[in-house]
Amino acid sequence: MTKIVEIKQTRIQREKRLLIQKAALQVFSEFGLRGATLDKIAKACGLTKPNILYYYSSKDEIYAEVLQSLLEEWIRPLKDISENGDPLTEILKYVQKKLTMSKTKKQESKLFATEILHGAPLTQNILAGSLKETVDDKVKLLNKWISEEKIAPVDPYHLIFSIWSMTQHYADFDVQVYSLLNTKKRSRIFQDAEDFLLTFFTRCLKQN
Amino acid sequence: MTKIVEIKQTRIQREKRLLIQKAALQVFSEFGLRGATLDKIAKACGLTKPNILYYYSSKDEIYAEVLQSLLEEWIRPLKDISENGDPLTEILKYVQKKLTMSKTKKQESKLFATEILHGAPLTQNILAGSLKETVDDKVKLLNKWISEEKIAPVDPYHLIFSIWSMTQHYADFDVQVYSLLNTKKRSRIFQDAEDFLLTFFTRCLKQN
DNA sequence: TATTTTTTTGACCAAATGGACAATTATTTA
DNA sequence: TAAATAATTGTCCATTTGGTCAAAAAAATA
Repeated sequence: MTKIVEIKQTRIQREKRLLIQKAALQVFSEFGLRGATLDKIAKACGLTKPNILYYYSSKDEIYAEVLQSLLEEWIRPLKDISENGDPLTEILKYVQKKLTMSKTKKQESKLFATEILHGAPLTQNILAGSLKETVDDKVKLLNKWISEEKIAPVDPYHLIFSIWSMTQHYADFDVQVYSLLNTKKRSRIFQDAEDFLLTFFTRCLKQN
Repeated sequence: MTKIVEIKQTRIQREKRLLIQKAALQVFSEFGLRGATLDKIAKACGLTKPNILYYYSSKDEIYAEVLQSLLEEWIRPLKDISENGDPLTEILKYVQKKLTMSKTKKQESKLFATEILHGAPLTQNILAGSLKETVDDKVKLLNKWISEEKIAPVDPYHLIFSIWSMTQHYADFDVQVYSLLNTKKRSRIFQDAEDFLLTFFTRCLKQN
């Protein structure tokens, strides 16, 4: 018989765990799983190393939890693409959301990127599971829109990849992007990027 | 007075250094600079750790050399975009080249990505130096083509970013891409990607 | 072939790091 | 407020890891 146990966290537990997660996100996204050390995380949140290990049993556990909570958030906007809205508008809205996330969730984006880049050791099953489900679902929708001639024909999988790659590029490769732009363009980079992306996808997908 | 010294490498030095570089590329691209260990590199090339350190004075030196030799190769195709060819054709050729590199130089792409992602500690000056020069040069060319109405108007910087991100995605995020495609689509992924990208950029850039 | 130079390796070291633990301190709760 | 529970920390340990070094082995050269 399985007993459902109500795990009650104290106020301090809730606070400190959050504190650690925040610091861990910072450190992991900058240095990767192996480059990050407990000492760095400890310093970043002002706790001692043993104190961190009082809340989490290992470094890997912290990593897993940070990644986990990020993944759900990462997939969500894709689900919001609605069958009911205007097709092109729905897609452009998704592009905008992803670009905004690159701006406001840069650390999360980098952490996710590093994880995938290095073989997604902890994420494989999620990729092949709930993410794949959602993607397959939206691919169907895109194919429907194409067959109804509401958007121009295009491989829907690769369309999704292109949205991901182009938007996430502004977070993951920010160092490169910033290095290549002069000061003036640097200050309006996300505005320019949005203009570019919306124009781009509109030209590509609009039925004429 | 500066004396120019002819540094002559022995046959063994040339062979072993190459061997080490190859193994290092493998290991660094999979684990990143910090995740890679000399032991892993040693194992990957069948040498002992002290033997590796006979050829390179430190792990960082190996990393720097691998990265260095990769960077030049990485920038080259961009330079090949020619003022003389047909604008759209030149751009599409560049897209194709970059996509091919994602297929044949996956490790290099991942290593580069990891480096930039983590702040490009060793690459900053190259990004802001020779890469920026080349990019600025091509931006001028793209602007010229736009003003001559040979391609549709678009922000040239972001156009370049979009080519980089979309093509490199197939190398850097291959794990994710493969997870999301079924077996059939997986086997023709680069063909599909090429079709998609060429269609995409054509629709976006063609003057009507 | 004898000698010199290059290459290889086993043994070792110091620093960094993940983590254990007992003792102490702070906070809840009865 | 006393007892119990939760939180914190100093100290310690084992492993990993980058790197050293002297001696042995191999290769090149005279």
